[in-house]
Amino acid sequence: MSEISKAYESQAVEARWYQFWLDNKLFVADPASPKPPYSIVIPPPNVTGVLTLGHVLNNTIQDILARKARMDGKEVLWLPGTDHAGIATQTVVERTLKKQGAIKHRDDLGREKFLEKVWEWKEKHGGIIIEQLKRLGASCDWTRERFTMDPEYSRCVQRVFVDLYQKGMIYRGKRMVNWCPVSLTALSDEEVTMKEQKGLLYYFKVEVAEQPGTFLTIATTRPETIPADTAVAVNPKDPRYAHLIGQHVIRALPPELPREQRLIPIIGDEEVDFEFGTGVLKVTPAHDKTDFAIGLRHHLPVIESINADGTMSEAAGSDLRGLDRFKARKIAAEKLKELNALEKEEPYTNNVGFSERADVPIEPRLSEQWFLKYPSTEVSRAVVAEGRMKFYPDRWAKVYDHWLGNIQDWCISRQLWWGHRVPVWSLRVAASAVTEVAIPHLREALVSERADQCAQGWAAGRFPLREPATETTYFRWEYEKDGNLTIHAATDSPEDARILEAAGFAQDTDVLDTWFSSWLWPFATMGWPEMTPTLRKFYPTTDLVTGPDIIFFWVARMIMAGYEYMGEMPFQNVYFTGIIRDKQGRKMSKSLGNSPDPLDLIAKFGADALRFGVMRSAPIGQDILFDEQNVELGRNFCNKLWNACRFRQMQGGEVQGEINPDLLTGDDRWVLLKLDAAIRELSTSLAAYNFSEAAQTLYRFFWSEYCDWYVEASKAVLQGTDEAKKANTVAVLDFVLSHTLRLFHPFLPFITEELWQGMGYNLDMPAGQGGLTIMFAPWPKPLDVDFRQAYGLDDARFAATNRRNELVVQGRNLRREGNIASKKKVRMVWKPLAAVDADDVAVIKMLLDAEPLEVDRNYQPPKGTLAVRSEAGDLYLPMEGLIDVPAEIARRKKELEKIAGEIVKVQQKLANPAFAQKVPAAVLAEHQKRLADWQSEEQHVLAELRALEG
RNA sequence: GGGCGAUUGGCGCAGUGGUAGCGCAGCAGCUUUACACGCUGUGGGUCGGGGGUUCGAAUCCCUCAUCGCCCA
Repeated sequence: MSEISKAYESQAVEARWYQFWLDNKLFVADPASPKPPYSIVIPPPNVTGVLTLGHVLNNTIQDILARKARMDGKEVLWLPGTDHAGIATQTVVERTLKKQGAIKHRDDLGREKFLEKVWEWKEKHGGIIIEQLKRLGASCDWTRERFTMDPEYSRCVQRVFVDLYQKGMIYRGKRMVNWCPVSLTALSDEEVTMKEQKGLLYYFKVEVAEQPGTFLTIATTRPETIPADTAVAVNPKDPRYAHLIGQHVIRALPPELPREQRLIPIIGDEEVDFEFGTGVLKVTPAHDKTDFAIGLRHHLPVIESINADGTMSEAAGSDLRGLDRFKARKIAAEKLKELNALEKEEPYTNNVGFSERADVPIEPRLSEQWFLKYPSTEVSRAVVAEGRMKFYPDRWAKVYDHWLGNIQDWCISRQLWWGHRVPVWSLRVAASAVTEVAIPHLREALVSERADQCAQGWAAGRFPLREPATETTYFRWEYEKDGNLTIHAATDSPEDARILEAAGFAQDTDVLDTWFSSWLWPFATMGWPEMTPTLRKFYPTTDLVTGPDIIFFWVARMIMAGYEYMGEMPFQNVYFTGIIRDKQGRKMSKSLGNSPDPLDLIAKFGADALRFGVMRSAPIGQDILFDEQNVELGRNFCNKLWNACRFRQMQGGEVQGEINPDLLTGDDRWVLLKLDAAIRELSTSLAAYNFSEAAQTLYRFFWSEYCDWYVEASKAVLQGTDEAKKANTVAVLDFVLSHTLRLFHPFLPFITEELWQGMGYNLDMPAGQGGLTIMFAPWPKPLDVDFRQAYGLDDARFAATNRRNELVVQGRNLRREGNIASKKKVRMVWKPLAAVDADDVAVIKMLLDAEPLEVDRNYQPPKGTLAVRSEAGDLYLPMEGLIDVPAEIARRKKELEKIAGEIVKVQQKLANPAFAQKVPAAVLAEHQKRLADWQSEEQHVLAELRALEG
């Protein structure tokens, strides 16, 4: 850093140091290290994604934690990677191919070819977000980067599936699921968000078949599903309708069907709400979860009137078939009107489930899916409830607990191609062939080595093929009504899979929910199922940093998987960030265009600036209102840091290592104590994950304390002639700066490395302790008792300097009051209250441009002298009659008003007899002192006023 | 409907029983050799409303209101 530019220019600096860190493998975690471990796994961003401000927030926090841990002497593993984002990625690729005119539908390519295209796409675009994280300065161990579709990772997913299948926790069943008609797949409950929708409630009537002329009125929001109604339900306790149970109504739609085919029963069911609509419920088992349950209880038939893609089916009749479901709703209502069945329409607001991904209403749909009964739920619930795993802020623990107490089985299958294919192979065998030897070739191939075990295996439904059972093939079979048999084989053995396929088994066509792979992230990325050195060293991980929006999707499930497969919690602490919003509080969204590109911000202000700006404005547990001004502030701060170092540099000379206690000024001692306080506060804030508080502490210490006071005061010595004292002051500058750079490093990695090395603070450090890089410089410790004693850092001197500073502030006011142009030398008189320190006199003189500054304990100000009071004594500005007397009088009067107000406040308190009796002695004394102080101040101002008026 | 959170100067936030604070913005003045990405000074708040507890409430309790999130 021989030549320092006047302003900090981030661009060149950032790229250079990031490459330096990579080249020296400084981010690489060594499982064999004797250092204590610190680990964190990245919440894998979507491989299709680009960096958002949310990622910036999240990853800056992780980087701060990782870098701080390194400086604390930990062996740090920050493990990065991406997930395959099944629906999102498949949709993007399919859309791109369609746009290019390559295909009309993915079926045109077929599964294999389509997947090739997705992989091609992934290779081309998948690394973008990783490169962006590097721009941000993320100190991830890139040698361990993982992708959820990596072969080893995929094996983990398969293995877990087979294991849970074996344990009976995964089953296949025909259930009502959340169906997305756009993505054409089932979704889990968590992928459905409820939105309030304004719609209509349609009241229509149906005739009771057994009592012509008697009608029932039914209210529904979905008339298009009338063709799929298979009953009408009333509450058996409802006196209005109970007598009709067992009779029938004639379904209105589709009208072309003969009457007998439209007869549906009136059933009684306790679930029916008296209050809703008319108290009569149409029951559509195929298209509503509650209705499906009613259907099961009453053995109702199921008619589907809506196809998978959201269009109406044949069963919906000639008027509706082929129409989109929303269009069909209008047409159905019109039909009812034509049939004279529609009584009225009312505006109605209800909550409708939307597909999170495609943002369209989901369709409850009956389909064959794979479900998981969540494992290890009790221990997962307890670990958080009992506080052994900590959530920050802890209120999320309640949310987590509530969710875990009410979970439904997880629908884990997706009707997609991109993802981990369900590792189950099936074969249907004719009834006549059902015997144990019905598939002899299979039996031979699989079990020839262990015939006896196999026999037992068949009996137990378990079929271990190898010892130890690192790979397992597990069979289950089910008889159908006709006596035919379907055999299912779940396997994580590629070899067995080949054998099964040769035997005619076919693999399930579904893939697994992406979260079914990412819930294994903390251990599957570390080499599980082998108990690798990495797992041994770094599992459980220390911290997890993520958004509360995926607490159920990811956090809760990782905890369960961690217990189920590692027997231990996956992380010890979970820090939930806020959500980034724009400055008006709106969520960032592409359509609003309010989502700035972090790379643009980095280009404009620098990565450090972006990091600092975001951290400074990210209060714990609350949403962050993003404003580019914050980043600008971050840049200004970096520039301040830069220039403060430049100022030191301009004093010349080598790094001054030794501070001579005998030459310390009060300001030197003051700044060392301020540094000490900053170290303490900062360490406390970081330990509590309070990053904005930490950033504010840094900001305050460096800018308002070090630069505004210490650097300014140090000029008194530096511009003087005492060379020994100058050198000592430079040593203090070096001491504080070298500590400060380390304190800043986790927040501002680039500029601190640049300055650390540029200033030469690395030079006399051991290589592994800051010599090579600031990354491994030890985190500053608070100044201990010995240090404080040796350097004479005590409260009395600290307080004296604070009083001196207060006098300076008052003196500046005085100049302003006297309308003295800044920098104009002016005579001032200081009437000190205590012993006078020569250094202080020099500082006051310089900071106030007091020339001359007279120190006179017995000064009697002549008339027309402006004066201010402080605890360090009075300061006078003799004006020789030039002052604006009326203005001064007015100022005093205003001041008196304020003082009188304060006196009344305190007096009222003290006058209350209960106060004196009940209040602690210290508080009482404090109030009495306060009163005395204000009264003394009042006397002083009154005296001044008299002098002015007299 | 249930739960959680928020409400403090124009904006963003801190303050969890004892004199209401910080940053930004505002205003005024400064081409001060570290920094105009800067320096100095300064105005501005009956702490969402109401009630209660207490000698004393931004802080504890009750209630209402508004906004946001999660769950049903």
